[in-house]
Amino acid sequence: MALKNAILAALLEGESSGYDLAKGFDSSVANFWVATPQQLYKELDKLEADGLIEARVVEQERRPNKRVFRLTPRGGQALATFTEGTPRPTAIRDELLVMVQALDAGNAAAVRHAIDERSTLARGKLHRYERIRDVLLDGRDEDTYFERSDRIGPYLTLLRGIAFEHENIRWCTLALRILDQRS
Amino acid sequence: MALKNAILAALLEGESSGYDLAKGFDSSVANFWVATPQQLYKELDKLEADGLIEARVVEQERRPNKRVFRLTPRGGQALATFTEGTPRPTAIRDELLVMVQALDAGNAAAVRHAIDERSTLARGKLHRYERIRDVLLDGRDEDTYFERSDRIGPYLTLLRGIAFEHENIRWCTLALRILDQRS
DNA sequence: AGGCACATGTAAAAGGTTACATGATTGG
DNA sequence: CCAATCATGTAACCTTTTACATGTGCCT
Repeated sequence: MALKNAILAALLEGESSGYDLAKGFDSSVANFWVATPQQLYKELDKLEADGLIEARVVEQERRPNKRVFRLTPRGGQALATFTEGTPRPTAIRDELLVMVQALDAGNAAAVRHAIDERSTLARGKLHRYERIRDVLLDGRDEDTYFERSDRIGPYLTLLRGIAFEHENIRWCTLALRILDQRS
Repeated sequence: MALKNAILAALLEGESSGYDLAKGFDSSVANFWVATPQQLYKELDKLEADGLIEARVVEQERRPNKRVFRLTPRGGQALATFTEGTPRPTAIRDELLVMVQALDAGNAAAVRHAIDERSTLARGKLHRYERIRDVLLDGRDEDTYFERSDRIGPYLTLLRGIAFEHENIRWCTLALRILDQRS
């Protein structure tokens, strides 16, 4: 019910194919929504059938053809209506934290390893987000950006993602230190 | 598949009923897992059938009877085995951030209001988490706690929750300021 | 009198994950 | 030559959400 809105919001950035979205949901939008290619292809078909997006087939040489989607006026309207609703509280589901909760009754070395890997992952994401930020800012500083740009939404969500990964890294570092002290 | 582990981990704190867990999943464990009462009752039945937890009926006067669950040795074993696996990357799904992403094409006043409500919610959660922290610390400082306690898992996950809500509040404050500057 | 807390469930519908399926091109 | 990238999908299964269902006691 809300993957729909995530896709419509992603298409505000411009038209893209299912494949592009699958990659996009892996980078900047992944901040606040995750989706597999299978989900996306299915939902795109549905949105097209409902007239909220429309497809254009791009024929390519040496590459499979692709269907490129863009918002229709009705799609834009649907998205605007969505912004007037009440968002449901966030559903967080993090298996790593379940493992940490069970740490004292489980395998501390294995959990330590999982935290270490999460830390690496977070560093990678942070790095990618910060590159996207540089592209958005395009040399301007943040205040200037906020005054001049007419697309502040994506920048604000990106900031949330950056802060999240920062906190992830801080927490992983602390947890690793504590675990090492105790072993 | 992993609500199971969240329940087992929650039962490490001691026995509790479905109703207790439903409340618990609303406070401290809600950090990293959300579940409705319906999910919990169903999963508890299944865990009992699988012999990972066992129930004890507590007869009450003036109150409906309740079934109180505790981990069995096999349940503890299952949890320990779980801590040795690889956690899947976190699935975040936040409708508020989808709204913010669509901000520039939607109703800015409505989104502003939604951010404001999220901010209030985050303050409430932070406050509750910090009370739980006080209970866990029981007057000791953090370093002492980490040295002395043999249950550091719940404290570490709680710290993650506190940091998360802190960041939420910071971000909401920033977003509100930017929105107000522009209107 | 009305609403909340206690206490537990069933059933249908929606949403998400995993496995399977295909096939060309590019880079190391 | 092998792996990754481009590009799209189907089908089965599992998980989650939502609506419905019931009944007592306590507090204001």
